[in-house]
Amino acid sequence: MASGVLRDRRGATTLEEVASRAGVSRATVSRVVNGSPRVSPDVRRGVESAIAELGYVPNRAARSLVTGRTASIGVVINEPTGRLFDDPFFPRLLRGISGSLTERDLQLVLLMPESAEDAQRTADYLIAGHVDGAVMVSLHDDDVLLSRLALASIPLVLVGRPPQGVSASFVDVDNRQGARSAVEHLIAGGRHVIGTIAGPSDMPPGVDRLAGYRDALAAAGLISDPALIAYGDFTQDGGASAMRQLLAAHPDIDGVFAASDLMAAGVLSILAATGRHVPGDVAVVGYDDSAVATSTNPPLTSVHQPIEEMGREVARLLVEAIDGTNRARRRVILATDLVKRASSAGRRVP
Amino acid sequence: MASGVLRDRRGATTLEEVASRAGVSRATVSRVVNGSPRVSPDVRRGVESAIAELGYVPNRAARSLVTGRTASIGVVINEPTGRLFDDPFFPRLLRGISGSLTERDLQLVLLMPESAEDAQRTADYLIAGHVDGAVMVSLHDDDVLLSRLALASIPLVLVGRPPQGVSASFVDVDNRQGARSAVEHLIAGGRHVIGTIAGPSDMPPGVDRLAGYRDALAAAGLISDPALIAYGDFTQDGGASAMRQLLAAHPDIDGVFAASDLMAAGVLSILAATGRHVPGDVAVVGYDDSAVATSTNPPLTSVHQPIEEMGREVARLLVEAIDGTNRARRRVILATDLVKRASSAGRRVP
DNA sequence: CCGGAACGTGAGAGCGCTCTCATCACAAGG
DNA sequence: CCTTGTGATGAGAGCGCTCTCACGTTCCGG
Repeated sequence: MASGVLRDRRGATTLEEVASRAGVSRATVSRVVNGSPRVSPDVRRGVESAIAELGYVPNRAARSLVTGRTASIGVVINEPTGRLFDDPFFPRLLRGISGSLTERDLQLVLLMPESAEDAQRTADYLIAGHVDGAVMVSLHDDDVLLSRLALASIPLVLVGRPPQGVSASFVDVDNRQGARSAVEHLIAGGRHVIGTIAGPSDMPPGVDRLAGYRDALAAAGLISDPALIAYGDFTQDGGASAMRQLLAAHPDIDGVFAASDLMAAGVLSILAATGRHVPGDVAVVGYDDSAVATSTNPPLTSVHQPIEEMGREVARLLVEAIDGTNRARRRVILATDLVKRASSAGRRVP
Repeated sequence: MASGVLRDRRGATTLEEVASRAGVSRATVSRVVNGSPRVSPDVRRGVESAIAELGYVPNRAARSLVTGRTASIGVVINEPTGRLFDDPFFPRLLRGISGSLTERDLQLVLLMPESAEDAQRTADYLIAGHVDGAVMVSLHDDDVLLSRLALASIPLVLVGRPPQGVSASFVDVDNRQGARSAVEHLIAGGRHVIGTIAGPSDMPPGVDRLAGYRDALAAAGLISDPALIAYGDFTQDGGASAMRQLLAAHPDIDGVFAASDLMAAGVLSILAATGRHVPGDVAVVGYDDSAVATSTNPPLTSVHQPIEEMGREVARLLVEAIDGTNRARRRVILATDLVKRASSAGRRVP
């Protein structure tokens, strides 16, 4: 009877075997594997070659059982809408996190709860101690999962500023300054009637980017007319309908800052439909510097965020929290860059 | 002295405690937890309430140690270039996989090797049995990791048709038929001089989409002129320079099928720059139905792929392989849809 | 009324590892 | 020469779980 069901790490080498091969005890092999200094050089060499010959790889489960550590961290993406899937934010972030964790031989367990029920299970899983720490991509105010995790004592680092009263370490991009620089750029280009398509006000990036817009206007001594602010949901359609509102209230608008490239693409479509020239009549700046920014006509000036770096940073903070190197709450804000393209060139370009 | 380093699942409840609370043995609790039928209903109820009261969650490491199973599967994304990061393929795929695994209470361990060295470590990790199976997003011909895994006896399912001689279960999208339908659509729109911007010929999707282009031409009895085929690297710039080649050889071109939306965006930019109207003079069709497709001017007709479904399917096959339900090599091909937009409307639209 | 199947339950071994503690060899100090 | 210290090594317990096996009970057919 052939082995019906595949189970077990079929005959994987154990510490015991390495030990007997090297003529030492399990304990000594363990010390070598874990880099303890309390091993004489020649014994160490002997053990190392036994390990190499046998192709020994430690069993993580066994190790985890005794140490109480899992050598893995959870990354929670709790985003029911399609928002995150329309720009490369998410893969880049994961790449940054992954790179940083690999160096420390930690596993990345990805959790993407889809329903409220999923979210509960995810929280249970994390709190049960199946990972040594967690990264949460936090976007909404009403994140139940986030509040549960923040209460539990599991090491936790957020991507993005946490909403309201949640206190946790986080890494964020300087949304406010990024938005501000975008609007300052419009002002420097000679625009006077500058509107914005803001993101949802229950999402910190939405709030922060709007604040940056206001900062820039205030600093330039321009009035901030509420009719120059419309809200979108970060999608192209949302951007388009918000732009229609702005035009209805302010046909004389000559500059628009959209809180995402997708919304900026919607803005462009409406401007084209109403016969306005970009950047001649209206200058447009987006946010994210995504693939969309280069594929529109004209290409979008946009705010670039160091997403991979954010991932690396978040992993670093989490590792520190797990190791107990640093038990304080940490806040890291990364700077953005404005990438200038044709959509915001000076007035009336040929 | 306060606990300096956080370790251990601090005081997590164990089977033993549940057992004594319920007045039964560890074995019985284990049976209840694992849904064995060999437990009388009243004992089961008692145990279940003890579990609930104590908030018991099984320790995966301990379980894994004895069963030899890890209840986790590895997902390998081995893509050094930025290709995957410019469209939402990757997050959607992960979502599909994740959803399917969650139902079966399996963990998703994400592996994104960046260097050749990383790839070796990843292979070691997978082969060492730290996961019960693996999904590989396979794109290139020269994938060393893939060949190593295919040799090892670890359950493996690929996303995308494997290159050359590799034999493994896989789930793919019908690239060939998708491309064919795109080109047939151009033909039906009255186009006669139809070119294509193909993907790299060391990537199965590149090869398959080109084949689909040829199929459609052949079926329509159109000649297939090699000068109507140019190659890009799936990026916008690549698409643009390939389009320049096509125009140089065939100024009379009136239809283009690009193997990615990004390349199609490059095509549009060149057509605009050379004063050609889309779709009036040249109709364009892309591939991927990404966010880019709706943000170009005009919006791109594009081939839509059921990516999440692909993820779900790949997870299903892997679980079957792990459970031994099905030991045969499996091949699943999913159908695509052509999403029609303005870039390929009939000739000379007003 | 008895033998034995069928079922429910418990005892106990052991998965592979780490870690504490005991042991041993050797060196240095009195 | 004996004590004490120091550093290298081994013995053994035990992490929390599953699983085999044995045992006791019930229930059936003969």
